[in-house]
Amino acid sequence: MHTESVGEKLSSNMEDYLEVIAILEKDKGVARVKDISRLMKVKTPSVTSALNVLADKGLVEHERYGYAELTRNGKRIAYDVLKRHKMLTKFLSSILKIDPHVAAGDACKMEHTLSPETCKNLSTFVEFVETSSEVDRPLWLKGFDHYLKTGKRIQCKNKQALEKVKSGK
Amino acid sequence: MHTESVGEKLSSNMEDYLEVIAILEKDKGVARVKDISRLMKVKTPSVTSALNVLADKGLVEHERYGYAELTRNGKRIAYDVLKRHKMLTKFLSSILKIDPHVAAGDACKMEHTLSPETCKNLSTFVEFVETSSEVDRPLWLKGFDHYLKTGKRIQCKNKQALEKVKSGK
DNA sequence: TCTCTTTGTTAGATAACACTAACATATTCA
DNA sequence: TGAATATGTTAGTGTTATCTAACAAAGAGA
Repeated sequence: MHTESVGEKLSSNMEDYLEVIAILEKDKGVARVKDISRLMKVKTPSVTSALNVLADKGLVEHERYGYAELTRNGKRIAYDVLKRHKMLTKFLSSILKIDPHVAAGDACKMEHTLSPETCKNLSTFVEFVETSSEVDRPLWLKGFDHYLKTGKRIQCKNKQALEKVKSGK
Repeated sequence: MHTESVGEKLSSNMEDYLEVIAILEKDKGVARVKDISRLMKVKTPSVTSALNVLADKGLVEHERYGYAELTRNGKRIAYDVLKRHKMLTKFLSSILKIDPHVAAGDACKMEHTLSPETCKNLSTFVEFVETSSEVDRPLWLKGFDHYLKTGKRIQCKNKQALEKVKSGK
C-alpha cells in the first residue's frame, strides 16, 4: 500500500528517475537498478532508495531484486517530462544551434522547472518554425543563423520586395 | 578569514541570495536580513545561515546584527546572474508572450542552470529580434504572435513578392 | 550443484537547506 | 531613560538526496 496524495508535487529528482525508467523500458524492455544508476549517474543505493519513494507514491512497482516498472500514473508523468525534454532539445539544438550534448543537458534541467505556460508557448514556437512553408528553415531563421555566426545581419538584396511583403500590398 | 576556493561552484540557492542582496543594495541602499528573507520567501534564520556560508566564501560581508554587503567577488557573481535574469525575462515576456509574473519565475530558475552556450545564443537571439530594422517587431514575429493566438498562419497577401525576397533575386 | 561474479539492499554518515522555539540585540517613543 | 516592539541569532529538528561499507540474493559456468 502506498501513501500517494493527489496534489503532492514531485521533486525534479524523482521526475528524472521516472524519465530514465521510461527510457529504459522503451530501449531495453525493462528497467534494472544498475542501468538506472548508470543513466542517473548515481550509485545503486540511491536508486533503491528512490524506487522506494516512487513505489510509495504509486508511480512504480518494484519487487526486491526485481525490475522497476512504471505504473499508469508513473507513465503519465514520465511521458509528460519526456515530451517537454524533446521539445526543449529541439528548440535548443535546432533553433539556437546549441551543441546537441549541451542542449540535452540544459533540457534536462528546464524540463522540470518551466511553467506550463512557457512550455506551451515555446512548444508552439518550435512548431511555428518547423511547419514553416519554406523548404529548409524560414528566411528570418537563416538570417539569425548568419547573425549568430558573424554578428552581422544579412543585407537584403531586394528591399523593395521586402517592403512590399511587409506592407502586405 | 574565509575558506573560499576557486573552482567551487555556487549552489542555485546561494546565487539567489546574492542576487536578492544585489537588488536590495540597488533599491534600498542596504540589504537587511528581514528584507532578504521576504524576497527569498524564507524565515530569517535561513538568511542568517546563508549569510554565514556566503561570508565564509568571501562573497558577502556581514557583521552580527548588521547589514549584508556584497564583496567585489559577490558583486561579480550577482551581476552575472542578474544579467541572465533580465535577458531570460525579456525572451519569455517579449518574444514568447508569457505573463510577466510567470516569466520572472521561470527566469529565476533558468538563470542558474542554463549552460553558458545557451545563455549566449539566447541572448544573441533576443538582440537579433530587438535590433531588427523594423519599427515594431519583425514581420515573422508578428506572424508568430498571430499563430500563438489563433493557431493559424497569417496568409501571405503577396506570395510573389515573398518568393522574390526568399530567392534574393 | 557449487562457487564466483554480478547485481541489489540495508545501515549509517554526510551535506544542503529549510523550519520552530527560545534567546539576544537594536530601535522607537512615551 | 526605559519599557515595548522589531529585528537578528542560536540551537536543535526534519527533509531530501547523496555516499561508503557490509551484506544478501541471483545468475552463469565448470
